[in-house]
Amino acid sequence: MVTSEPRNRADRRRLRTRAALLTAARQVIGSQGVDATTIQDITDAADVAKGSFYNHFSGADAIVRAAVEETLAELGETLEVLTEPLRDDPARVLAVSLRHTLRACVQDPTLGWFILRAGDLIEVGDIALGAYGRSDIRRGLESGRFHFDDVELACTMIAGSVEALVRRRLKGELPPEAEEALAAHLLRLLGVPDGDAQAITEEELPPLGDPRRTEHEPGPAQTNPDPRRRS
Amino acid sequence: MVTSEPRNRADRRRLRTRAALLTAARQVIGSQGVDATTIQDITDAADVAKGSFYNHFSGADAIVRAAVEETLAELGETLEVLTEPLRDDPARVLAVSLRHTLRACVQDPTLGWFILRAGDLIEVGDIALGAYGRSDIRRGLESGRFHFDDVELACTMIAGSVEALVRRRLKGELPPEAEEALAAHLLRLLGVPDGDAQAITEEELPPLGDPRRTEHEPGPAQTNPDPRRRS
DNA sequence: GTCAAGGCTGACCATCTGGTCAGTTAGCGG
DNA sequence: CCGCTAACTGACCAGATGGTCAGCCTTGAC
Repeated sequence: MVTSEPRNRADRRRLRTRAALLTAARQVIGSQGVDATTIQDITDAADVAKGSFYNHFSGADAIVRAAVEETLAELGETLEVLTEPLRDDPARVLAVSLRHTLRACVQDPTLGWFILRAGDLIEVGDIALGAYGRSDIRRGLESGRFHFDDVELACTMIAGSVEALVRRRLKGELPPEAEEALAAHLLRLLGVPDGDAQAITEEELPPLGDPRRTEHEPGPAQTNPDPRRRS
Repeated sequence: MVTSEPRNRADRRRLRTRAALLTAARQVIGSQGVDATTIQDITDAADVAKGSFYNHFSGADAIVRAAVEETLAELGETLEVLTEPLRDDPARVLAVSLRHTLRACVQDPTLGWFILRAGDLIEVGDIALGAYGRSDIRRGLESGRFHFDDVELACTMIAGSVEALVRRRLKGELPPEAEEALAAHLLRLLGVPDGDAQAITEEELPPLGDPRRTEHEPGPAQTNPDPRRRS
């Protein structure tokens, strides 16, 4: 996002409204799920009149798509920056991608729940596979760093495990250590030697927040009220 | 289910209506998701008047709960029968539970999609853990058949992988062999020796259909039309 | 200070959905 | 054949939801 700095106050106002709607959408969808979310829920949470909504988005679908795209772009960018220096070791790339994604979702429950409940458009598991998606896994197999017979099955197991873990971490059913433990187990599953897997997943992870420009404030780690509603 | 045989024609009619509603509910929820399913969708699919719905269920929640309970009971019963003779080897119990659940969901897409889209009340992953849930895994750890440091993490990985696999199998993104392959990988993950895992997951699985009374017809393996709808 | 442009507002409308109920029909006992 | 009970039916109602629009307010140019 960040499309060419807003020139004047009017533009900034417009952007503020749009941002308020997107933030509200993420928040509401995160706590109720996409299907249960009405446009009024969003405008109420954004403290914006209903009519304004249609100045920015053509309907519910559009705002969901926009919110998802923004979220994906942000996470993807961060992962790319984070893993770029590690590209010569697929195992490290995967470990960092997994751990960063897990941590980001858990430390900002609004983000985590939004991804979990935003529908088919976005999946934590796929994000956690890293900026290069399954191509990183494929490279690892070709280079002999990984040993596994079926790329697709590997990706399925990784993605599924990640999603399940995020959900249970957000529900408070698993301790923080489970994140590193999961990453280590997944590396082992891919045939990375035990010691390596352990060592790699114990490496320091850069602190959260956009890794390049630190001007961006971290954003309060909101807690997420109870889910569901409606009938 | 099967609560004391229906005595007369009137009773049978009532049961038929109820069953039609439940079947319709499973079918509609499977293709649209719970939240997008209206009561009229269900009564239309069941070819029953709207008012009749409330003769049997107090509302949408009630029919979903009933459908879920029935489904869980049926699958649970089958798993129990299937694994009872294997109880002295937790690895075999788990393998059969996993494979049967996967197969049942994939061969009857209506069932599979229903479970995937019925909401938080039912999760394939938990079903696949077997009739005894995680207690089977725990037994395996205690008896030394499994080696893993964290039961909850193990269950999370298993449940997550299973759910992801069922979804992708139903979408046709993975070949049938992936089911056995997943089971084998999960056993290895739990520390079962490579050869054992391979052998156990290659054992014959009894044919589908209720393993005891074969009077029950198998039910046509309906295909499932495209999901989503609304907005 | 004045004015035009564009964003914001909330009342308003059409539609849909959950839920009700008076009336109809099927089945059973006599 | 008759009458009673219980299930079934579908028109109907109230509330919620998506989407529109005429008017208001903020901003920036002059």
